[in-house]
Amino acid sequence: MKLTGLHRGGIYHHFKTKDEIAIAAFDYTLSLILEAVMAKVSTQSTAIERLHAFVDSFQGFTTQPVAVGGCPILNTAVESDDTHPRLRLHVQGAVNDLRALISSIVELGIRQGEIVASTDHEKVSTILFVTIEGAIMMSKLYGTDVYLDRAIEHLHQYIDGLSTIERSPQLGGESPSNIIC
Amino acid sequence: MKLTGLHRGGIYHHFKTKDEIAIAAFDYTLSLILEAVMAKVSTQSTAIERLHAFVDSFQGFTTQPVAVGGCPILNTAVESDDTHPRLRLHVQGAVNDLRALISSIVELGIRQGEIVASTDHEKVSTILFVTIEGAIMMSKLYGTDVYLDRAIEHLHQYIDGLSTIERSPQLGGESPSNIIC
Amino acid sequence: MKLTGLHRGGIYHHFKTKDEIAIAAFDYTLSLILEAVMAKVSTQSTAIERLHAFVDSFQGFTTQPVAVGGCPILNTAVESDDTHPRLRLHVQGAVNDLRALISSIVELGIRQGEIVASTDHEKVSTILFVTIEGAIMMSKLYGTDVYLDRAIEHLHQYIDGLSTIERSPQLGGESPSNIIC
Amino acid sequence: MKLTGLHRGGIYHHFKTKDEIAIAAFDYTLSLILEAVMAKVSTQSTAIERLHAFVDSFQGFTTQPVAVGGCPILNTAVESDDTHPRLRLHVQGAVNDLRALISSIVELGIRQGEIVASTDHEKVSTILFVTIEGAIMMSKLYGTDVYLDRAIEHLHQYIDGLSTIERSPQLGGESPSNIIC
DNA sequence: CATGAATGAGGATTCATTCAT
DNA sequence: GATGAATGAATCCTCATTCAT
Repeated sequence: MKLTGLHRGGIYHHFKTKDEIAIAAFDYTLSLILEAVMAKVSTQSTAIERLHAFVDSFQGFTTQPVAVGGCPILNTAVESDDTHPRLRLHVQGAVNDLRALISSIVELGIRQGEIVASTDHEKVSTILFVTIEGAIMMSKLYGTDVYLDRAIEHLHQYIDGLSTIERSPQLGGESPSNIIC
Repeated sequence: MKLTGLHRGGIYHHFKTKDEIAIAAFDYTLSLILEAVMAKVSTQSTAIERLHAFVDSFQGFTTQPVAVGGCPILNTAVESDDTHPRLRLHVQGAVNDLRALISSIVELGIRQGEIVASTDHEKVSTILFVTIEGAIMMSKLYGTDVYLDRAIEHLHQYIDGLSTIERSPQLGGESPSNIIC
Repeated sequence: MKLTGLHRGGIYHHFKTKDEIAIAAFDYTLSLILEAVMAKVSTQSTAIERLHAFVDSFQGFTTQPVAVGGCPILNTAVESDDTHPRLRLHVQGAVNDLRALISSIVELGIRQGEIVASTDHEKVSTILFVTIEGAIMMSKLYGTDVYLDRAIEHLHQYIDGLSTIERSPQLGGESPSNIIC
Repeated sequence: MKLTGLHRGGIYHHFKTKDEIAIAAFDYTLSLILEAVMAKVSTQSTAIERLHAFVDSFQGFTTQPVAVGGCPILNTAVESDDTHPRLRLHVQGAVNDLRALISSIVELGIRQGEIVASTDHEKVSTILFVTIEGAIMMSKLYGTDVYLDRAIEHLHQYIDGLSTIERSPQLGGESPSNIIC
């Protein structure tokens, strides 16, 4: 009501039920995030760089969020119990989309010889996604980006580990050897 | 009401407000999980084995849960907005406890020469925790343990990477070299 | 709900809390009484006559009440404990208004030489007000106007006693001498 | 519960319903006040002095109450609606008792030639009672004894006006002539 | 007699939704 | 299409009372 300027009744001209509003709100908020992610990713050309960009697009998510209220996927996945099956389907669709994006980058990387051929794109997309989501949860819980930052840093190292080219550590102090943990 | 057999009023004999009930429910459910985690961890003696056990204690979490309804930390962290500060404090306390457990194992490992000395226990505990939580969210969303299993597998490799002793890769396809990311 | 024909929820569309309803009900009921009092008082021109009219406006208050439920000032003063400070303020305001009305009449009477100059308007307004209120309480308790009538009669004599002009007794048997206070 | 030290259930061993408790509480609180009034009145021997003592026994009622919570008669008369007929009867009985006390003093005074023979004891008892009650209400509303003090002062003059012995006015401004009714 | 847990009706309020204007 | 009043079920909580211990 605040955002639209409409009153109770007016909103019900555009949505049948509150669930429809929830779904539309989810879709809209998600689109903002996807847009931000795509924008960041598309600035890069190589697969590895794109994966780094993907992960980086969540930097500052807690303190300077693209969308207010945190990650809609996380929130809605947790809150939408079995009484909201349609909403749940939308969340699953959103996760599918995000993971498909990662997978396509990984597959591109493999095709281009950037990423080691045996890499399982399903696994990579799972690891990237769940680590970021868990970290968003934790950072929001404490009201600080430090946990998200740590997770992002970790994922950068993980991504570098996927590369066929050995990389020297960049973000100093992290790993003492070329053995990245 | 279903579980206790009590009626509305009877429950309010034991708890002042619904928030108190929520807090007690959180504490109780958490205790079940902590218990299961501690039981699993204490079967092992070395730090590395304990970290593996910690991670393994979440296996099957989605389909054969220790506590119904999923991870109370995840659920409550997401659902307890700023209108439930006490509940939020309990969640933060729970996360602190879990991470302290991991940190203490890492520090033990470092002292015993099992874990490379430069390892940052703060980071390790963050990575283990957020990866598991994110994976629980995802597995619950799809109603399958596969994502949690993948995350656990990834964490096993991550933990092995912390070890001073080189390990030969077991769960093939994961990492192309002996350099575990 | 009976009077408005509205249901529970409908009433809460117009008032935030039950306290707001109580305040509005108080203000409304009071306005009915003030109106009746003012109407009666304004039919008279001299101060003494106006004071008589003021007192008379409460005649029949118990059996043919201007407002159902008795005197809102009395009821609310007694019932509004310290948990309803706003309501209490409204009651105090109402008493202030009623007493200010009496005081202004007394002061007018003094200025016009109708009322003896040494009269303390504060005291007169207190006596008129508390005697009527106490009598309303008593009459309501017994379900009869006789006590209120007695009090009103007493106040008429009291008012006559304020006058600079000596009055011959009208309402026989009341006072032993011809000098009525 | 606080005062008895008993718990919910224990109290119900002594009283059948909450209404019984209310009645017992009313009777008890009233007895405290009656006791105080009787004690004060019985210090005096003449009827006029006893009436003065009666009125004086309410001095400081608001700020140093004999019984916490104000006058039980006033409170209960206002609060006990038609759904508490027994309680109402007790209140009526209490008023009867208090007025009978006043009436008996007035009748004694008439018999002894202290009080003018034509005095209506019914009226005197009504005026004394309602003025004090109204004043208690008002003083409690504002949290100050000044209104009760004013009313008591007024009643002293009223009582003096009942006397066969002429008294010189003391607290000036009250009555225009020296004959107070 | 006392306890305190339990009951279930009721009370205040909110919330999703409808509908006349 | 928009409004905002109205609905009535639901939610959180209290209260008078009961009862097994």
